[in-house]
Amino acid sequence: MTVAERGPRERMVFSAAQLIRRDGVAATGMREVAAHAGAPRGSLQHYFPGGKEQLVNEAVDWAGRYAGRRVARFLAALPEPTPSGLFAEMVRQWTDEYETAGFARGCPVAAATVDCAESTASTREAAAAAFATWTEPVARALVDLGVPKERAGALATLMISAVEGAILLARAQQDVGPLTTVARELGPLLDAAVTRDD
Amino acid sequence: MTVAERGPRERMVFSAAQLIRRDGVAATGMREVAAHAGAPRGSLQHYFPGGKEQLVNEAVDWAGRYAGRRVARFLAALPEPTPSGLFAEMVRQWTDEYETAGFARGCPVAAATVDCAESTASTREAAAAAFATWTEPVARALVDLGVPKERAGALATLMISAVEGAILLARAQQDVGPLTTVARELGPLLDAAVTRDD
DNA sequence: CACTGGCTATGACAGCGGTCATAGTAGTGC
DNA sequence: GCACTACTATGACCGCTGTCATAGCCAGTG
Repeated sequence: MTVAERGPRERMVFSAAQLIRRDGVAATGMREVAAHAGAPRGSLQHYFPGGKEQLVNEAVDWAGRYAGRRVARFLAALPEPTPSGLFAEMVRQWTDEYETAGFARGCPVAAATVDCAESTASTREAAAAAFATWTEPVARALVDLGVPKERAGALATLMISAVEGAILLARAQQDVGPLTTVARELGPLLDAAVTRDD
Repeated sequence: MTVAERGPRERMVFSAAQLIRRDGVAATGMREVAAHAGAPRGSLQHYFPGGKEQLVNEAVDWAGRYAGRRVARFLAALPEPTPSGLFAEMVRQWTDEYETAGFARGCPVAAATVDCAESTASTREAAAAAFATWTEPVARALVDLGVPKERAGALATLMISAVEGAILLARAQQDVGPLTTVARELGPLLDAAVTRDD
């Protein structure tokens, strides 16, 4: 989880995402991002001539792609994949982090939405795109698992809404309870949507 | 929705909540709050000697109590109250706002959590308390509607998680779809938890 | 050698943030 | 009239922010 090896540009985007999901967009300074990435301050204006807005948008973008990629991994890791199993894995990613690293960090896309939805149109659009690139693989996975196409999109939206909300509650009360609760309560509903047994 | 009549102190707390849920905590200035409340700047340090932290905490507190109070109203407004009906009302509060006033504003408690959970302990606790004072009436309502006590708390947590997450998605993509989706998909699950038919 | 282009390194600037200090006003009780 | 309290009104301060400007380094290339 420390700074990866990649190039400085990618490191800065990654660091921005980490700091944003911890402190929010407004409280995250450009200098702080550079320092966290171990990158020179001068590189900021070189790689991100669009300024903070561009950096934030790329961080949100990166987070969306990351979340989307995870879905395939979760499916591959499950011995016998089911909708509830997928959802449990999505939730477990967060309970694991909170139990091992503490409740310092939330979802960067949520932070960007809260802080910029009204003030910065391009960031709001980036957040919407990020949610979309996260929802889409989930919906597709549900279809693969036997959920009717008409229903898959709605359930994917429900899953992501529940996870995002549970992250907020869990962070606020510093307890993974809300996360495990939504996983437990939503599991049966998700599995019941499967109309074909493989 | 404009500035109410109350005293200047309460107006400032209210204005703080409104600005926070629009722009986030960090981006909301004290001077801005005073101006929005039509209150003199000097009153800030008089009523809130604890500074911004105190003001934000009281705004979060106020939001929690407001949300809690709404629950009773929703129940009273329903011709024949059911868990799904209550949830639909909770969601409708947001779809109504978004359809009439646009997607400028989100939940102030969510904003406080995202912006202050790591940086300001007292605000994180205020957010946790706010979520609690919101969850508790919902859980109690579920019990009244026939949901077993052991299950009511979990379902209340699920409801609030889903609403909070759906608010994020809806704001990001400027579409009430996620809100209506979670209401539709979660309704049957909630009603199915009723074990007694009144 | 010179020259170019990618990247680094600082310094300066203007703006805004929360907070403190101080002075002023309004109203009330005596 | 006076004194006291509640509240208002400004102005100043310092720290931090994002951004710009400028100069330096240091390959590669011809």
